Amino acid sequence: MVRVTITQVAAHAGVSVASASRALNGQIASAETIAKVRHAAAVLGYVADATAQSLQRGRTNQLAYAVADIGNPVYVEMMSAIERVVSASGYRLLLSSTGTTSSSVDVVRDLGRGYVDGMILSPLRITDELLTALAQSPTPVVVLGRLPDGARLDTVRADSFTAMRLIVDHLVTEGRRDIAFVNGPTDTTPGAFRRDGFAAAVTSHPYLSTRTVDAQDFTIAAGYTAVRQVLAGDQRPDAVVAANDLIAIGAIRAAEDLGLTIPRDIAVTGIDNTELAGVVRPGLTSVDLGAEERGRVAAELLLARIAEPSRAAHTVTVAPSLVVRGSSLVAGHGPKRVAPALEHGDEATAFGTEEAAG
Amino acid sequence: MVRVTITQVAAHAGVSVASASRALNGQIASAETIAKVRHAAAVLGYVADATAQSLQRGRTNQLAYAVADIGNPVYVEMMSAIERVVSASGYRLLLSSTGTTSSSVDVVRDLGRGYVDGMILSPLRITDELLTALAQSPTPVVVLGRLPDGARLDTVRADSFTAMRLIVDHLVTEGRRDIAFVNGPTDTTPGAFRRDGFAAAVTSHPYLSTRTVDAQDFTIAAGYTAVRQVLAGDQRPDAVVAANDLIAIGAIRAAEDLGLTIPRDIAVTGIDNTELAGVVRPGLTSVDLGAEERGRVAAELLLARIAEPSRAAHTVTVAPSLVVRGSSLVAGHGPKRVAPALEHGDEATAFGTEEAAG
DNA sequence: TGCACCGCTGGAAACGTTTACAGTCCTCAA
DNA sequence: TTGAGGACTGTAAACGTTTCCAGCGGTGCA
Repeated sequence: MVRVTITQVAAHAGVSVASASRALNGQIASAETIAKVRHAAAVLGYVADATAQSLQRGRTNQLAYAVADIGNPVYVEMMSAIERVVSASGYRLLLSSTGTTSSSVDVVRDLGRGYVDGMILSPLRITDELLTALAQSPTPVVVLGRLPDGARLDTVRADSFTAMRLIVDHLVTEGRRDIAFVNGPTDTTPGAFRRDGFAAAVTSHPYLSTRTVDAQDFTIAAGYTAVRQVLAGDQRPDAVVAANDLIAIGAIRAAEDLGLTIPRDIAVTGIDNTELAGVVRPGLTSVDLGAEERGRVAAELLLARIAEPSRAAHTVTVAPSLVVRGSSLVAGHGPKRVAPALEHGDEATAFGTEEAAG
Repeated sequence: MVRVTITQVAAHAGVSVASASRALNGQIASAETIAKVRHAAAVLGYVADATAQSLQRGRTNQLAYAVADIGNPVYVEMMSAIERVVSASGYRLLLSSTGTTSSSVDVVRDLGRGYVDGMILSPLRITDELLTALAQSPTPVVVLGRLPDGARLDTVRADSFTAMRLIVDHLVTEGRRDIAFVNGPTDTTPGAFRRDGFAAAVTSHPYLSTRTVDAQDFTIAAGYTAVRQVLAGDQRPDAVVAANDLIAIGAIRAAEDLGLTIPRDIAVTGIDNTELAGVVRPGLTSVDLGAEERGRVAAELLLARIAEPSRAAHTVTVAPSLVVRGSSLVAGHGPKRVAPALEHGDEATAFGTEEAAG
């Protein structure tokens, strides 16, 4: 199985390579030439070499999705959404892991090699170094996450503040008054914003008693450990707000192991609304941060920028929605989804819309 | 930010492009030339264009993983393992979805375009068309799944037969005598082999009463529906063997909704040992088919074939292991993992080893 | 002193495409 | 009849790199 080139096709068809190329690409050519070339290509089993085309055309038809920890269900969900959009537009999707061998800065710098026409990046931490690398990148990058205000980059962000307020308001409505917030590491972007979001959400309810503890990591095990510690204290909270679903599940386990019943003795909520939230019993109330939508929008932004490189940078904020399940209710109703616009009319701000910037 | 080429570097350094290329690639060159070229490259911010290198060198440094349904945790686990091996060897990983737009046959045919040096394929269905496409493929493909005996291809397979026997033997040991097998669609490769594996496993226990029902799909919802149907019958089984963890979780829900207690009234087991199995209550007894190991081995086989294209085709079978959790025990112990070699000494066959062929 | 060899260099070809450009033939209108 | 223009074609350049090959000067050895 040796490679058959367009030169051979042209020779077999008795035309020049230029004509062969034109015939195959639907450029201007006589019907006879097209027929001969098509036939020759079919006989020889010719398929154009992607690398040579890329070199000549100046684009690879490849896009990359770079993420620290593939395996995290949230990123998988985003990836699926991205893949759908990308492949529907005729691009191939490349997966760059930023965790193991290379940092996200390295990944961005490597874009200079031109193996890809654009990238979607989910950075765990946003450093100045990363920002300058992004600013200098010759290939377009869409960032999933929250950038400093100055950055002129296409961005898709979740709305941790609204997410936290949805949760806290819901718990208050359900009669909870003593809330423990179990966060992940606060030196990560999600950790920092969920911390601030929780603090902001709580200010509307001055009568609340609250406390915060940081789990070592966004995992079940870390959540379990942290919540054991919380529940070992003198005053037991009547609700645990976890920074993601995994920590929340750790919280459920910890509470169960101490003989507590959920939600009677203590409510538990998560964030991300992963598949796990629906599977665990009692069902885990969780805020859906719109991973699927964020992935899809990011891909669309990237395609738009590739089509028009000079367009203004866009920032899209995806609205969260609260999915209520048994873990936070006094009486166990079925699950229901609460969109912010429904329950919180004063929030008819720019969520879910694009804001163009500079 | 325009592209800076090696020609500019060479000019800036005052040498020929040939010398510049040699200096940058560690070929033979004088110390002075190397210094000048390195300096020029640094000043100009030169990075070699990946596409041009690919064209010239004849390899892309890219590998692909093709799978129907990314999002399925089993495939995600494999993908993570593949990614680790692949990126550690300096390759980029490309994700080809075979479900949405293109079939796996299309994906394999497309390999002729040479955008990738090799591929790992997880086909849902293995057709003759696919086999011929694989045989004709100019780029190496490693198949995750079970191929017909004649096929001279690198393959990594799970061992459904042993998996099923581990489960059935375990349930028998726990005193179960009436087993319902809830399979997925049998026109898929996993469905077909699990069906046959169950049938084989059951023959060792002639006193067993068994029945089989096929769920519409390998999902929680389909499992729920199928098990409702099973439990609606006259004689209730004392165990449900599900073809994967999702169906098993559907089974747990169905049993609970009918007021049954697991495992007292009915035992439930799954396959794949996904993260869900450890999260659900009671913990789901499940057979780990070694997704991580299969992914890793597949990647290694692929790299080995790329390094030595003429080597014999290898088939690796990865041994399953039973992970016992609460859903199948009469008294609830903690989880334990049972490897076949430990509990079943007569099974010291070729599992986990390579068999070279043709 | 001559010759072989070695380290190093630059010109040019090659990888497989696409496309700019110029040329040929044909048609049509003046 | 001639000129313009359109349809089509082939030659050759280009994309950015690596590598073959010939040639250069220098060194070691006879």
